[in-house]
Amino acid sequence: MPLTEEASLTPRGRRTRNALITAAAEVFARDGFLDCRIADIAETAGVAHGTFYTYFSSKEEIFQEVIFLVQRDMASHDETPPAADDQTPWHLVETANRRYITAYRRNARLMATLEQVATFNDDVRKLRLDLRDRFVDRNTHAIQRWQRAGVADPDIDAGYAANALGTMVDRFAYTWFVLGQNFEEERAIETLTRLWLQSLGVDHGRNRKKRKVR
Amino acid sequence: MPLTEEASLTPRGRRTRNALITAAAEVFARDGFLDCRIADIAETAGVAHGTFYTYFSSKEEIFQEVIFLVQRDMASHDETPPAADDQTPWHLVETANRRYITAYRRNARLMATLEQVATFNDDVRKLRLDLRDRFVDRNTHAIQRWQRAGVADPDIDAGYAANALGTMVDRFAYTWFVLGQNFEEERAIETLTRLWLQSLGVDHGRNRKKRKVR
Amino acid sequence: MPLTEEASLTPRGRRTRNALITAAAEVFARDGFLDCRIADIAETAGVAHGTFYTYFSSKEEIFQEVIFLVQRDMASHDETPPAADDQTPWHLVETANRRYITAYRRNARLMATLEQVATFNDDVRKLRLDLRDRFVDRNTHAIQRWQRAGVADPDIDAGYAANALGTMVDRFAYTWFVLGQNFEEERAIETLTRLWLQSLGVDHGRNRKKRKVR
Amino acid sequence: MPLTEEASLTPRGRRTRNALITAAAEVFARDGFLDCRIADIAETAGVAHGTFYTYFSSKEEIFQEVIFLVQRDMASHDETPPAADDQTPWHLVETANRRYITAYRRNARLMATLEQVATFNDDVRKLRLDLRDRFVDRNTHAIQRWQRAGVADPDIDAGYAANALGTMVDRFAYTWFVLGQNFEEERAIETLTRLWLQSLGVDHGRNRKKRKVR
DNA sequence: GATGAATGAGTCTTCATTCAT
DNA sequence: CATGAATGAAGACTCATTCAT
Repeated sequence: MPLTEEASLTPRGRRTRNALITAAAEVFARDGFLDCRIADIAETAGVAHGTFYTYFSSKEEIFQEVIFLVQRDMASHDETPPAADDQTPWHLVETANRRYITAYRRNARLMATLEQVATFNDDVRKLRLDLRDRFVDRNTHAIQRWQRAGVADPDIDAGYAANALGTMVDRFAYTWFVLGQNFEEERAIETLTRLWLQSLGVDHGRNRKKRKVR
Repeated sequence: MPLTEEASLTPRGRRTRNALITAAAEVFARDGFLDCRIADIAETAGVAHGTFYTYFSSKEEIFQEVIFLVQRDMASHDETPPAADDQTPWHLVETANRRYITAYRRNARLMATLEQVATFNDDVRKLRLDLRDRFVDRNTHAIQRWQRAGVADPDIDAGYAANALGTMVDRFAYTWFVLGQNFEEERAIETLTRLWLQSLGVDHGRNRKKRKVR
Repeated sequence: MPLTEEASLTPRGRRTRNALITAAAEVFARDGFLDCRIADIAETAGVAHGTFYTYFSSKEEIFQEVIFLVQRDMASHDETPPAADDQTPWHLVETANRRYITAYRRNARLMATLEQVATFNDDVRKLRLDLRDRFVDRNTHAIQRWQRAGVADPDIDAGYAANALGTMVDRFAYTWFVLGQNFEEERAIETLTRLWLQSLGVDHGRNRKKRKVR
Repeated sequence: MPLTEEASLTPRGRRTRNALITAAAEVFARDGFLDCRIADIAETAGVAHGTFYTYFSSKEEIFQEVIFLVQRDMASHDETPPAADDQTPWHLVETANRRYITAYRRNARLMATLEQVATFNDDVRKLRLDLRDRFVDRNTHAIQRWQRAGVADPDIDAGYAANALGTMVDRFAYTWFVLGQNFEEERAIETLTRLWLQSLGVDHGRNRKKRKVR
């Protein structure tokens, strides 16, 4: 629970608090969590070292605020529904993948830091899982819809598949933008989309030629 | 490069060095990398704290030795070829997945630590990528073989797919055994196998009923 | 370059910084550089041991500050010009020697420490050489003036002589006050002055009887 | 008192002991005293680390052995009397200076180490003073002889002068070969010789022209 | 004698956190 | 509220010295 809720602050306090969060985002992105010192954040924010503790009680706490911003950014770009005139599975999945990849690239340094902190801090690990769950749930429902519609393989456990496929895209982005593996964007998105749909048995009509299914 | 090569040691030295590695594995698994002090390792190994530095020059260095053991363990269980009388794609992929999942479960705590260290140590990050690459390469070749044999979708980029699908299984295991998401083993392995094969367009004959492919 | 410039400090900080320098001077004088621990300096200054690092990043750095004080002390007593009514070479050289000897005695323990550090630290060695050079340059110019005035032997290389004679006085003081060789002050100063002047062929009119110069 | 006198050793022991001293000389010259570890000496000598303590009980002790060799080298070159057919003061002093300078250059790195150790070790400081005293005594006697012969200024205290002038040559060499001040050999030796003799009022007949002595 | 592994005392250094102004 | 100096717990690391083989 934050020391000082944003709501209860004077305008000046609010300004300082925001400056600290902005500075923290910058420093966390640049140095990671472990190599970032409270002093660095305060200095970057242009406030005294001790001022930090007026608003946050630990590095972990301000980190959660930063991650909150990242989540919002990741989510915001995912909300606009895709154009109503193309609701084919391919278009839906491709759009989702493209958005996720784009958002990940934009937040890569902080996502890397998030993964770092999630390896040793339980609160952040939980945050990470919650973030995941939201994506997984939505995917689970989408898959179930497709299954009910007879479009997707009914033999597949929708929850397990949503977990696996969500993880696939997420970690593909991590490997790409954080670990530095080199991928070409269009090919990556197309492959991910293809795997998504085909793995669920969804016909997407993108194969160059029909292969015989024995 | 290790401070003291195993080869150049007297039996007594080798014993101590191994005791340190074993102790390190235990402590790293229990506490993670960050919360483990050199003193803990030495104490667990039953040697004086300075003795550590006779064999290793840093926590990172002994960690690489521990990871080497983990890798060997992970790899060893992956080498036995599956029974020759059942070389169907399903059997091959399912066996590989089951082995990976089993090995991951066995080494989960150290795999978690590996992921942790890979977030801030470049040597270990490289190690992690190398380990990945080996799996990915093998999968790439398998997929290409299937493509040439007309069994797998030729429109898919084998390398990208191997990356994505390898990542999927690996991260599924991480979510399961490290983050603590609850999965049921048979269902998990079956789902992963199914996703693997179907995503590549490989017919596996496991569907309860044939669906029409429009 | 100091960690924290004196100018950028609050009065309180300046006080603490000065207390540390004063304490360091005391401890360095008492124990030498090698046998002095950072903790000793902090304790003598009456501050916590971490406070040292607020102002200095190493023993070497605070040592340079201490030496700066010593240099200022050594130089300050050398600046007042000798009485205008006695500008004979003898008076000039004797005054300079007496002042140097007196200043050296006053700072003997720290000069000893300076010599100690100069044997292994390049920055301090450089400081030492710079300090030397200033004296040597001045002496070189004095000798050259005397040579132009026909008072000093023109066959002597003024620079080499200034080096040698400066070194002679400096090291004589070291032998006396640091190594503990026993000398009687008036006799020492007179002898050094006599050697200085006679070596340069300057007539000083102090010989009890004129000897024939063959 | 050495742990193991050379005399009481088996041939094998003597060999090992000498190897250690030779190695120590090499390492001390290269790294100085402070930066040299017992392990370095043992390794350079090609013996086990522990073997060192069979022969010496400390770094200081083996250092004294090394210095003993240096002293012998410095002294040995000083003993041959100069050619009997030129016993002029100039020749005598110049020969002595040249030999000292030459010997110093040859042993510069170890002389530097000697000065280093003399700043914190009392035994070695004493050694250093003893070494000095021998030179000073000889010079004192030479000066007194010249004074009795009416060749040198009788108003000068021979002991003080010997100290000062000995120091001058010694420290000039230190500045040259250890601190790295650049000097030209012939000019240096000539200047030192000239200063020596003129300071004592010894006529050497080397001036290009007689100056009027007022 | 030789070996080299084991020991642990001794210091340094960082930085989150507190608190007087 | 802001400041920034002060604190001290925590851990890393070195290396002279000992000692069992």
